[in-house]
Amino acid sequence: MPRPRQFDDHDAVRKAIEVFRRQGYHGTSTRDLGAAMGLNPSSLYRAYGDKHALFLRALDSYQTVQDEATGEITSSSDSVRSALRRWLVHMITEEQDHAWGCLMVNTAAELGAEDSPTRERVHAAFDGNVTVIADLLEKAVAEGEITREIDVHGWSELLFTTVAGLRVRDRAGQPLERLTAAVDTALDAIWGR
Amino acid sequence: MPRPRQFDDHDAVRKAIEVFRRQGYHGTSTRDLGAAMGLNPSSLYRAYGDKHALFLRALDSYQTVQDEATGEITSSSDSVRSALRRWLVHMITEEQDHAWGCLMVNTAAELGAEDSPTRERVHAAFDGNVTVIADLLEKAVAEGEITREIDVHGWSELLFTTVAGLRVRDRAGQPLERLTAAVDTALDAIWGR
DNA sequence: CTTGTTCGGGAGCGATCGCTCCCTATCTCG
DNA sequence: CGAGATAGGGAGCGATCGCTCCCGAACAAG
Repeated sequence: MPRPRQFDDHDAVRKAIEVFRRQGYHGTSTRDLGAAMGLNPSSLYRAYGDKHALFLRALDSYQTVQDEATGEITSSSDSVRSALRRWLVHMITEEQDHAWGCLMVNTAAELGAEDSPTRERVHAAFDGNVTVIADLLEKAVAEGEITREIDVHGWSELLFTTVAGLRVRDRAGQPLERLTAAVDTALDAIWGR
Repeated sequence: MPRPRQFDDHDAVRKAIEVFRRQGYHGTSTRDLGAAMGLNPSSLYRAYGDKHALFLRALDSYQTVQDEATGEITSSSDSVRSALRRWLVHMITEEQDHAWGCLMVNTAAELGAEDSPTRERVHAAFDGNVTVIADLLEKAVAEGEITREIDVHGWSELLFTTVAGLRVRDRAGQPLERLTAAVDTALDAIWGR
């Protein structure tokens, strides 16, 4: 019965993610969003509610894409070490030209823990990454890649903390070589040089 | 000749730092700043220029205080390991009640590398911390605390990346125990358990 | 085709933004 | 004390903020 919308929801949210990543939540106006998404104010508000709701929508969509990429990268058939390295380096090289950082990390730093729905999504994303790392380390132990005993819990926390730090430093414009040096030092500490 | 100002510059900037840490740059209005600093708009603008200049002033003052605290903590007479641990834990426990994160890390995540004067200050602060860590590790090697060979450059990058990640996770509201687990795993990797 | 519903477009709401001006008060110095 | 200069206070500037309303257009169902 209704007239169908003339814009693609998925593309529009992708554009919103892009703007929020670059400019942050408070640095992005609804006019910025409308311009990037190709929507006038009324269409934007009818389709997505308000700015905050669209932001949550962007967080969810962003994390879905992130999780898919994580799954593809970490489910390869070669060694856990190389899969983990590929994943860690991917975190700081997914965008070729611009370093926009991670929307979840940027959001955590900008908004902190004040806003509940935001905090929940940030925690879910962070804890999901810790679990991915823990699963990889367990797999490395099971497959005999790591010979000596390893504190999987401690290393999962440390490696994820490293991921968060890498994405901040990447966004700050620090050179890739220094960030990969950190990555390789961590991997050397687990697997040996 | 002129009438002296009735507010304390140092205290006022400290208040500005507090607000910027909590709310970020774009999330803070000049009225927020004026209210926190006890200044009406005209006094604020005459004394500090505009919002951006006050922000740079806050960044500089913040880093000065941070560097002083770092010097005090890391120049103790006991082992390098315990000094380094105290410093790392201090990063996530300096505020008792609220987790406002690090102004430099928050700024890096919110504003990225777009604004030059901001980026320069963030880089100076980051690189200063990397140097502090490198000096501590060199000292540990020199004093025989670390027996096996260690890649000081790689570990400096990794430990500072960890610091950045810790402060993001702290601001996001993640529990202290998980963050200290990351810290201790890193220290164990260098010094042994 | 008619009807019903949502669409895209645009004007514009009240509130707040960063910031400036003007006025008087208060201080230092000759 | 008089002169000079900057202080604090407050009104308010134009611009932009998040958001709403109204409009004719476009499409699905009967």
